[in-house]
Amino acid sequence: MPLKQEVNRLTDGMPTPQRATTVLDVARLAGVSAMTVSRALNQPQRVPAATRQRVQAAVEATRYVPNLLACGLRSRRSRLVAAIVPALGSPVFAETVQALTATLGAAGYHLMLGQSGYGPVGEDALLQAVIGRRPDGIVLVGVDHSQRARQTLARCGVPVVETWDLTSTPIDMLVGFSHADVGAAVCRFLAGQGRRRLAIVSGADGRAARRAQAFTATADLLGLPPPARVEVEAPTTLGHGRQALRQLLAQHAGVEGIFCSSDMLALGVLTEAAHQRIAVPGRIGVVGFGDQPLAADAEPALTTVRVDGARIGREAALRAIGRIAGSPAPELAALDVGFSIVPRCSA
Amino acid sequence: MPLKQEVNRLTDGMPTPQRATTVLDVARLAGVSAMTVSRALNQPQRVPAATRQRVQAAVEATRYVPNLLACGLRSRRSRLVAAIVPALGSPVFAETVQALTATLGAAGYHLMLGQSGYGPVGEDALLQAVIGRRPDGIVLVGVDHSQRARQTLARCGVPVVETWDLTSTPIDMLVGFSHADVGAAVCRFLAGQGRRRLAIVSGADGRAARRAQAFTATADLLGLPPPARVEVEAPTTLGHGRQALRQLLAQHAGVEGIFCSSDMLALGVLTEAAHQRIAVPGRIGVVGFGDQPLAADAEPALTTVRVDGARIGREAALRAIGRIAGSPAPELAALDVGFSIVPRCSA
DNA sequence: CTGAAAGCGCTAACAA
DNA sequence: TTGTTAGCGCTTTCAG
Repeated sequence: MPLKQEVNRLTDGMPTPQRATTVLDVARLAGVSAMTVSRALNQPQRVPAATRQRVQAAVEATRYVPNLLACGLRSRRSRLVAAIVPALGSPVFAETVQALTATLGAAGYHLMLGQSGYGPVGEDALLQAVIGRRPDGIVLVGVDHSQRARQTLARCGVPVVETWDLTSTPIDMLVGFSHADVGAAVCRFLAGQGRRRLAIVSGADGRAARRAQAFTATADLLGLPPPARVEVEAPTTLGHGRQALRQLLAQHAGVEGIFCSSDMLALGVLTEAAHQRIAVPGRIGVVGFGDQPLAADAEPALTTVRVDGARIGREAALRAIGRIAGSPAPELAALDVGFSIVPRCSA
Repeated sequence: MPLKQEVNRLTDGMPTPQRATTVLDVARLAGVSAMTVSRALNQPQRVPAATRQRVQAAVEATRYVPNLLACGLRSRRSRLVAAIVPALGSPVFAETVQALTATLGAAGYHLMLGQSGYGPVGEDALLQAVIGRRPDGIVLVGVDHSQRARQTLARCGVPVVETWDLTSTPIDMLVGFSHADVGAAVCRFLAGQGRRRLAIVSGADGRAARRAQAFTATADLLGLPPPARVEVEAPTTLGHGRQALRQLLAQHAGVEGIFCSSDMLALGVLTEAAHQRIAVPGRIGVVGFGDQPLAADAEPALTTVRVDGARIGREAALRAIGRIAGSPAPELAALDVGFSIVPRCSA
């Protein structure tokens, strides 16, 4: 019977071992207990260097990869933060996702990404799936969620950070900026250039709609005629921008200033304008949103709204981590990162 | 003592229950055992409708969300497939990620996304993290991995699908196309239009480099002068494209055809050409890569290389799922999805 | 068709 | 500093 202990020959370097290596295999090889292996890996400072090195060597030799499912189940900390984004491909959120990954990674957390699609339809199902994985924190883009989603989130006891928007009724924490202020500011910006006949081209997105609404309201306030409005599908493309300008010229020939809900849309407007030999910014001023890399290098260089997406990601991650670590810090729960209009050539 | 069982009042609807609801809570409420709840949720057909409905009602009432960490640990199936992509923001892979999500979702799997950054530097660490979560399958973009990564993957006993490229030595399964063939085809395409002085503008990416190499080799084969080559950083931007054309014109004024490693780069070349009043396709032909939405609507419309990214994602997902389900099907392990040159106006 | 027992791999809590 | 025991929440297995 005692010889049976010698059956384990997984460390020979053969492919596809029958059973994945566990702490016990490592412990055996290092001549310590499973608990010591666990400690050597998770709290290295609580283990003397000599022991730690023996464990490390055994980890290397066995190619041990801890089972984070088991870690998470037992410790009730999955070291996972989920982020739910409307569209993974959208360049608008790229910086935020990048910063989330980096900031969380530095703190030993992994990012779990989900795509909700615009609108709360897909979000509920996704949320269910996400919560099932027991993330330690959840970062959401946007503040428009179904009542059910809000309840689920509030009740599941996980820190939640809503981002890329502001609201007076956050679920928990908040890092964003006012889309209404953006709309108003861009309207004033265009009006300040003497442009009176304005228009909005925006994708099907609640935040873009909020910018558009404030834009329109501000135009009214300034005594300008009601801005024309063209809606396009999400995701917004260069083609949508071209088509939108065509439509605008057909129906509102005198348009003098256009606020687009994305830089790509704005690039489309610029492209169509060039094609039709319409002077930008001479006859029409164009403003984008997002300050993507393409904005600065467009022809003419695109005036646009800059939002510090990286900061949003960083601050959201820090808030999630902080709350996980136990700091309540309610006075820091909400943050307005603001925005700026980057004046270039197109308006 | 028996009264202690009545202490559980978590179902009152109060916020933030102290303890998350488990199968036992649901079982109690439905008047069945935990096992029956599990079966009602995972194998509904094996439970009579009446019981199933009682369980469903209890799930609703308690807002039960199964702990997938525990499910995965016990059943050894995490219902998770990991995908590792060089850049999450890159529109090139957007279709693939979309198709992966959809195909996996339809089969009851979730997609776990990771970003490796170009090059195998970040990939190894990421792989470790990913494997720790015990995915049921792993989808990789690219076939260039460190020796260590290849071993880890081969040994961990998880189905692996490499994508977006071909190789004679795949780790396991393969869905992609030949980048060398792309380079050769584009070279022949430009040469077929009588263009002899060619150039390549490409980002720092192994696959782009392979296309460039074959492009150059084919030019040699066709008796053309050696193509000029401009390298730019990843991710490729419109600005990089503009700058590349400037550089090209300064050093190789007679250039007649340019192959760009992305559509965005190509759009930059078109923009700079328009700015300098250089006729496209008259004096210079421009070919992109990726057939992004912007290609068709650029001015002039961009000739580019189309790859069916959605198909890659779908086929990769199906292969991963199939292997998980137990079908070895080695004859279907590799798939070449090919590519096509979409001739538009720019070349 | 249903339930009881056992245990997935790990770490919290306690003890030595 | 190290080890032992127990159990996280679920499902496999086997017995009714």
